[in-house]
Amino acid sequence: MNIFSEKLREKKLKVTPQRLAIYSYLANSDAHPTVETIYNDIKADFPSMSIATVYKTVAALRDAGLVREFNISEDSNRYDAHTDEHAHIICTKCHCIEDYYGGFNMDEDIRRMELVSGFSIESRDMNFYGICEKCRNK
Amino acid sequence: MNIFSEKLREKKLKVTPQRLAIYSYLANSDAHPTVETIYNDIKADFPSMSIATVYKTVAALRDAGLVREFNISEDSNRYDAHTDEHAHIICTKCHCIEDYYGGFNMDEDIRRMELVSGFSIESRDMNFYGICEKCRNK
DNA sequence: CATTGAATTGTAATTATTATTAATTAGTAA
DNA sequence: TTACTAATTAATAATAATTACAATTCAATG
Repeated sequence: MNIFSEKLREKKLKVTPQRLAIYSYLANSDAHPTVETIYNDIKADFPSMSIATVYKTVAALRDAGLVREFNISEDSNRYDAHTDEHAHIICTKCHCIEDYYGGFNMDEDIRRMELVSGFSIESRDMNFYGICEKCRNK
Repeated sequence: MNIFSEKLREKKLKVTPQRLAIYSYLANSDAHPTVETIYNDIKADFPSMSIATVYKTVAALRDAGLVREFNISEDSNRYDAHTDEHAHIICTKCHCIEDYYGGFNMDEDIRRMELVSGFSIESRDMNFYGICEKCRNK
């Protein structure tokens, strides 16, 4: 039995061909695609699929914690099936996005923030903007 | 002379009543409003204003560095005229957004990230998600 | 297997955003 | 001031993003 089917079932999500396609596509990508991109890339295999299904599916996967949704001040959200805590670095010239899995020493800071704000923090979304190596060498 | 006119002029943006209204509205708000909200709140004073003008204006202000644009995985972007570096804390229950101006001790971490990634980092966008005090006490 | 009900899908509608255009307005320099 | 130029505005149209809803499909149960 497929590992992705497994994970969907674990989360009580029905296993449908469309979901499997979208989830495995995301899991095998490190491009942080938008709904539009996912749809275009999968359409070949599922000509009948609607883009509405992609919207619904990524929302379901997000709610189940199987994908991360984030936004870098663009029109549309981006999706990422690599859910272990990591930051994104975005080049303001070529708009490429790089994952950064190195940690941050901010437990202390966050504890202070919880104290000051009264929130209990559960997750975070950190996007860094700058110039990538390629663009700098031009 | 109005401080907001001043700032617009500094950035070579023509000072129009609409711009002044939108910019000062944002500067006096800590609600991180969307275009829709800005439009609705200002309409009373400018009944003839088009929502397209609000879109154009916030984009101009954003390009000039006078407002920050950000998105917390919603349909529409949010805007904030408080441009000094600060994080946002978002309640996943009531969806309220709080500003946090306390700093983070992450210079060291960022330097390492620059080294590892090859990027030169210029700015960042940090959103923390959790439960606010009010929601927790329910 | 066949039945059933809830979850999921695709079509169609809605909402958000951008482009276009003609008219108006701000800023500059005579 | 006045006249000029380029930027900005409002209205409208066009496009893009997202959601609602009726039809269909999945999987649980007998």
